Amino acid sequence: MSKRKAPSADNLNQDFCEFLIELADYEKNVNRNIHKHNVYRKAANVLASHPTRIKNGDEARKLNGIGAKIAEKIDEFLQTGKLRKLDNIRKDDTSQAINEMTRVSGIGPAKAQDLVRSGIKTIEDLEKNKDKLTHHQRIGLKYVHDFEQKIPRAEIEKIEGVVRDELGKLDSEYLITICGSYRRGKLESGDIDVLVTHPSFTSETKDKHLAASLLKKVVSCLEAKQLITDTISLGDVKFMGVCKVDEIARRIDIRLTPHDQYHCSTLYFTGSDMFNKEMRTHAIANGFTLNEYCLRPMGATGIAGKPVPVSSEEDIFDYINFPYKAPQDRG
DNA sequence: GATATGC
DNA sequence: CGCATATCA
Repeated sequence: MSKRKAPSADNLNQDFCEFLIELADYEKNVNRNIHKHNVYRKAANVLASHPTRIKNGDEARKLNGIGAKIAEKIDEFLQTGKLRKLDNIRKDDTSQAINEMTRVSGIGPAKAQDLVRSGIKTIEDLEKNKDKLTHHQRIGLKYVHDFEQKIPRAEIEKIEGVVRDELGKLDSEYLITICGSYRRGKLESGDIDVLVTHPSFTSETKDKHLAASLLKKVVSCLEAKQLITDTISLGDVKFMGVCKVDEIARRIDIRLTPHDQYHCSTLYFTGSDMFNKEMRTHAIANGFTLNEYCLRPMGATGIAGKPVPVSSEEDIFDYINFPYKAPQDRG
């Protein structure tokens, strides 16, 4: 029964991995050097899955993806318990400022660098320079502190109740599932991921205004009920925004998916990521290809066939001959 | 049309 | 990780 290896629980080289990941993030966010970022990530990965404790740099060098420079760092870390390069990065003003800016939703490495270069280095600086921010970034700034709080399960249950009641009154044919870690039974979540479908909207639907109007109706309804307080973005099939039932503002996403793709979508957006990977691998092994839209048989030619009809998540498991797992067991 | 961001 | 959306060129 206990067959899977827990990736980090038995990682004998955890401490190396931690500093390599910190260096990787630094290269990506501060130096905007995606290549160095990838090099450090690769090194961290190979160490994480190495079955024995690395004793010195030379031993590490033998591993795929670790060269002279990283080997040196491993030696320094083994001998002194730290890395001078990392200490310097940690106390470097620019890199601290860039990390501070990226706390705001909508500010990524590129924008953060821009801001810091023009002398904007703190959240308070941002308040005085709202004119330099996009709509998304202004919302992110308004709620930086709120968005850093985890959402208790009971609060999502309350939100789910409101969504079901109000959308039910609006049109009883809407189907609603709150996915993510909430659906997996977690006691707290980072945000709220709502999936919605309606029988009148399928992957065959030609009229693209139909989807858009179905989603917009949902959003205006929840705005009218004062559940949704802000909109970050609203397209034909995806809404990103803010909702509030208690004191704290919460990030909420609502996506509208075609009726015939609903179960593949709930499966995908429920995760976990690891579980999704496992499931896809299993699908391939059984001659299928699985994504967030559909499950298709793989022809001998290596080209995917027509999506198979799916009327529940269980169907997907059945097709690929994978024992069913309830959402709580998909960790 | 390209780029940034989030998921 | 590829896709949806916003923003700017």
